[in-house]
Amino acid sequence: MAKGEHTKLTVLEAGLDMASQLGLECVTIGNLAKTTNMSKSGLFAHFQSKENLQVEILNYAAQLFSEGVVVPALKTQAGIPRIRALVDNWTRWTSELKGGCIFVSASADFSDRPGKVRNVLLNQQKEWIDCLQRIAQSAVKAGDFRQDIDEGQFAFDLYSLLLGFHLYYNLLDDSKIREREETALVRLLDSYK
Amino acid sequence: MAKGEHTKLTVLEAGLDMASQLGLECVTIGNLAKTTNMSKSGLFAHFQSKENLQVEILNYAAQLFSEGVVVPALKTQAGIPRIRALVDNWTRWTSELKGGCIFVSASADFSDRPGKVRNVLLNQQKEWIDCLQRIAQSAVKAGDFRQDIDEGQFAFDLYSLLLGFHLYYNLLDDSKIREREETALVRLLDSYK
DNA sequence: GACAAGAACGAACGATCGTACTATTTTATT
DNA sequence: AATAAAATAGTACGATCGTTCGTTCTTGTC
Repeated sequence: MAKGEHTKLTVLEAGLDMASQLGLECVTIGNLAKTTNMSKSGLFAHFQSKENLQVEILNYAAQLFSEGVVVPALKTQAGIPRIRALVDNWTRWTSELKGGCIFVSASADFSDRPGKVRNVLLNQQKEWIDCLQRIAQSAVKAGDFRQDIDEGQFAFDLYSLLLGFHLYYNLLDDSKIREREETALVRLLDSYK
Repeated sequence: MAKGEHTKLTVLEAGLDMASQLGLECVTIGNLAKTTNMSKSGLFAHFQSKENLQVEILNYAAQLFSEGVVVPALKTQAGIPRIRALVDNWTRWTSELKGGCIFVSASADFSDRPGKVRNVLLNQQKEWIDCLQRIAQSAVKAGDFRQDIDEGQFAFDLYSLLLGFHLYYNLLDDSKIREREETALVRLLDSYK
């Protein structure tokens, strides 16, 4: 009971690492078994297919993401402070994983690959964007944003900024990227005040 | 002489399609041979390794990108019209390829995978960002942007916007995405005037 | 300590991967 | 038409892919 769950978590942790670095499609059962010192078949038994493994990696990542990025942000004061906390948390999240945010790379990989994995990913991304929208609305309520903003537009603007950071940080490793992110964020926030 | 080059182009065209849809790492010599009605070995002879094939696909894509996005933009009037042309061309480019822009997905996939492919991709992305910076400078010269702008920041801002469009368009297929892009672009351009 | 359930293993499967070699066909040049 | 060169095909290789199956080891319960 407890044993199985424990090793499964170990596998998912290694799988998330591997997926962040190489992409979700390149997570191989053989490689994953090697890095976790398990047999292929022993590992495979925990999932019933590679597709399930991919889905479970995504769900595991979503759980970590929620705990590490979203929930702590929701605990800070509504409005701009909350938005800043979210951005900080997201930046830390994507910096800690080697290879960047799994959702970003998976979104690029699975946008045209129908199946369970794509469906899960799509729902996760929709939920994330919903989260951004709700946070914008709470900023309106808090008086930090003006009344007539388009929260869908805000979510797009902010997510775009994060995606830009992601590429600059992971591929180009631009030394000025943190200032760039800050500059863009200030301008973005100002335009919604 | 001419024959070989012709079939090579056919292969690269199919390879670009496949890479856009499935990711550069999932372009398989076997699959590519199947879709082009060639033998694996006959196809393989044109490239000398899979790595070279990936590099040549990237270079082929860069050529198309230059011809279809950059060059026509440079032919239009410097300043905001040129920037708008670039954005329009980029949007068309990324919409025409099934699965989105190969450079975006490859950037996510190869950011942590050292080798020839990553090096080529990195240089291409640097060149693209350089291009954005030069276009910003020409907008300064043309009087559309104020004198003291940070063109590196502008490149980051604009590329972020395009990346946001890319994700919304390909994964989420948001119906409002074109308006969102336009809204964000107007605000971006205004902030540099 | 017996026993059932759960967890992990070993071996093997057909398929496909990238790559190497050798033949055969097609093309261009004389 | 002959011939050299280029282009393509055929076959085979070791490795690895995802998956199945039967066996062994480990665990908790009575």
